[in-house]
Amino acid sequence: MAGKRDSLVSEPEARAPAPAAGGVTGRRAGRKARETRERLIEGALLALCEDGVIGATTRKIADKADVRLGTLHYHFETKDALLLAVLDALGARLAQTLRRGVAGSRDLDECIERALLTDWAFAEDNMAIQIVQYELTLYALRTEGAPWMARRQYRDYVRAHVDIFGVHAPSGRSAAENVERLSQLVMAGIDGVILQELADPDVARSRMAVRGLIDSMQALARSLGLIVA
Amino acid sequence: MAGKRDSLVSEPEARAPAPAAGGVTGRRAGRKARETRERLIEGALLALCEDGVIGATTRKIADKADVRLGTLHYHFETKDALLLAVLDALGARLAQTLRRGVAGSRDLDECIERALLTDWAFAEDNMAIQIVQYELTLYALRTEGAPWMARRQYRDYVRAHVDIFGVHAPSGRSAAENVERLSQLVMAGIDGVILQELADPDVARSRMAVRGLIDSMQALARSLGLIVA
DNA sequence: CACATATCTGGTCGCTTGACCAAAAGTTTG
DNA sequence: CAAACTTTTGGTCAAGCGACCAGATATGTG
Repeated sequence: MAGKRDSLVSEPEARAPAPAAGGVTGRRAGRKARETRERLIEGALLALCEDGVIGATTRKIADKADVRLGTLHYHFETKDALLLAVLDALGARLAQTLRRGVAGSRDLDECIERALLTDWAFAEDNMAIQIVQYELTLYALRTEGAPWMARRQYRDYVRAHVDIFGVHAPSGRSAAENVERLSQLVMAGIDGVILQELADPDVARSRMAVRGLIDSMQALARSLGLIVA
Repeated sequence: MAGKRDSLVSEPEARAPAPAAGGVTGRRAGRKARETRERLIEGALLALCEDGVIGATTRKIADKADVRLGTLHYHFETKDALLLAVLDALGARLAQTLRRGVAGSRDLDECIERALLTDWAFAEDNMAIQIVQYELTLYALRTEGAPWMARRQYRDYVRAHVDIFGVHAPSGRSAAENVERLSQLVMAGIDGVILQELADPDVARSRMAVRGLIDSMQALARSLGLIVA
């Protein structure tokens, strides 16, 4: 099962704390190298926000990171690897924000509300990054050996929702499945609203949409038997 | 208000049937020219499906359209203009499919169901095109003078839903507004599900999601007072 | 049929791109 | 401090890109 998986990037935090290859060309990674690597990722994100996947050339990225072009290729064997590393970083950032936003919810109703509001607030505050996120996801789907990253990205994010919803849901197999369905629809809804806001910006409308989404999802949770009160 | 709007492409079917510039360089368009133009758009779509926005070079497109490279630039002053023309064609195709799919619905319940099923069926049958659609939308957002195309694309599609839902909804101002909100959420939901299917393909799961979406949207229509029965 | 115009061709141009490398500079270790 | 390494530098390269154009060809009109 764990057969040949020669992708462009390695998974972010492998279980082993050993100096498992972090993505660097193959040499051992030192302190400074790690810093430069992070700076390159940050620079890439900057360039991506400004010019999109198409316009973000290696030179622009190196420039934003204040690094010579050659250095970029020392840390990332290929441009693909760098861009996909950015996607990874974005995913981690997002999931973390979500977990913080829902901390302390009392019941599933509140949890659903907070999750959607958090998702949306993050998006509204980082619209430029949202575009990049979608661009990179599509980019991963197009890149040989990378589609699994898009998949993992999505699954991680669904799992984040499942985890936080699960706390307030009844136990049992069918309940767990319903939490999964709920999470999927929550994510689909929020993604759709973000897409709308990108294509036709109107914050007031989008906020209303999120409100409607919250109501719908709470109603769904009820009809799925996840909320009994 | 209708001030300077110097975009890359002209709107598809202007009101006047006059030989208003159709996008061709500036010369008058004849029968054969129109054919070649269409063939180029089709070729571009083909190339886009295969290689994405990034990989679809003018040469590949010309090749798919069985046309010399120079011809491409005779019909489209710039590559941007051609790609945006493809986006336009896709939008038209989609809206048309939707209208057909819901024809003959008896009430809003059925109409919502049919609309979502039609939306989804089209997407499921044309996943490659769906990616292209998203790629091009993001591309338009990035292209100077083109973001209005993404906006129009979205608005046209919302309007298509509003039109078909409106037939079965009560009249009155507030009902109309609620139909608009319903349409927005329907679109957001379907877009989100499609995005999920792209990132992590699982047709069975997506179909279930669409099912859940239908239920939720029907419930929403009810709570908005759009369905009285 | 001849003329004017619309359409197409094939070749070329200048430029950007991602990748590469030999050598310099910096850092760690014994 | 010196040897062994990691990291960075700056310059180079071939490939591929979008755009362009002068001239050949098809098309329709009087």
